[in-house]
Amino acid sequence: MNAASYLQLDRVIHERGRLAIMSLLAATTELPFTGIRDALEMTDGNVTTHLRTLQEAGYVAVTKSFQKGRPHTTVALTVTGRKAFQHHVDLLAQIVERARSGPSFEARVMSGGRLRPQS
Amino acid sequence: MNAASYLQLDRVIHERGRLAIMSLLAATTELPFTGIRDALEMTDGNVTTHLRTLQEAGYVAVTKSFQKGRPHTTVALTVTGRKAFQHHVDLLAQIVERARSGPSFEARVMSGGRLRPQS
DNA sequence: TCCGTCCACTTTGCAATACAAAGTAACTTC
DNA sequence: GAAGTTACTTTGTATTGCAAAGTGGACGGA
Repeated sequence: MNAASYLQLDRVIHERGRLAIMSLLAATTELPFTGIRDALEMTDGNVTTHLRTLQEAGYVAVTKSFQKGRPHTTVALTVTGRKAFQHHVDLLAQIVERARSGPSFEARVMSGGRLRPQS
Repeated sequence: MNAASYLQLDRVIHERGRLAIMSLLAATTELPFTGIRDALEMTDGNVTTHLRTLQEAGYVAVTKSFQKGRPHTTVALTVTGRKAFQHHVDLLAQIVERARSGPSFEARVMSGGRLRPQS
């Protein structure tokens, strides 16, 4: 429960756009490329690059096919992705809680001297 | 309660490092530069630049002085900053909630067609 | 009193990346 | 068969997160 637990925040997930995508995917099972783009009002290019980043991290599975001669891409969370997102959400929940509890123990701990662990 | 409400996420606050700083400040009243650096295990330069960004956004007030011949910098949230952070936290709370509720209405709404508002 | 070191920052340089405009490719409509 | 639409991907740019190096004042030893 260190204040520096923020370091655990996964940058791949934390970025605005990707947080939104992960959030959306977590609430469903699978979404088409266009569904993501339209729901989040993102540009096509933006969706593509974020999906690539998420895919490279192993957080989403991207399935490409042709339907009626058109490319059709669907995206789903992987098990890893769902776990990572869950963990991220837990960290955010901690931040939310601490922020809502207002000035607390940290005020007493922090105002004093150095706390740097064991550099 | 749109899925695209993620667009409201303030980039100045959302960035990992600054979210941590804001979070820390929200829990106290005022902190020294070194307190932030040590609590979050950040490099000096990192703290400086994030503080500048937050200051330029009007979210924190930075006070510089000399104490015992050493520079001494303290940081506190402004009223604007506290409000903005609160709003941000509320948005995060929404994401957390939705993520925890699992597959829900969005699954039904989204899997179908286009929803792009009125482009 | 000069030298080196420490502390508390700030400046600078680089590598990463978010974003949209432009490009591609297959189909459909006029 | 030309023009438009859909579903993406590639490319260029401008931003920015980050740490290494720099600054300046205080202090301790020789």
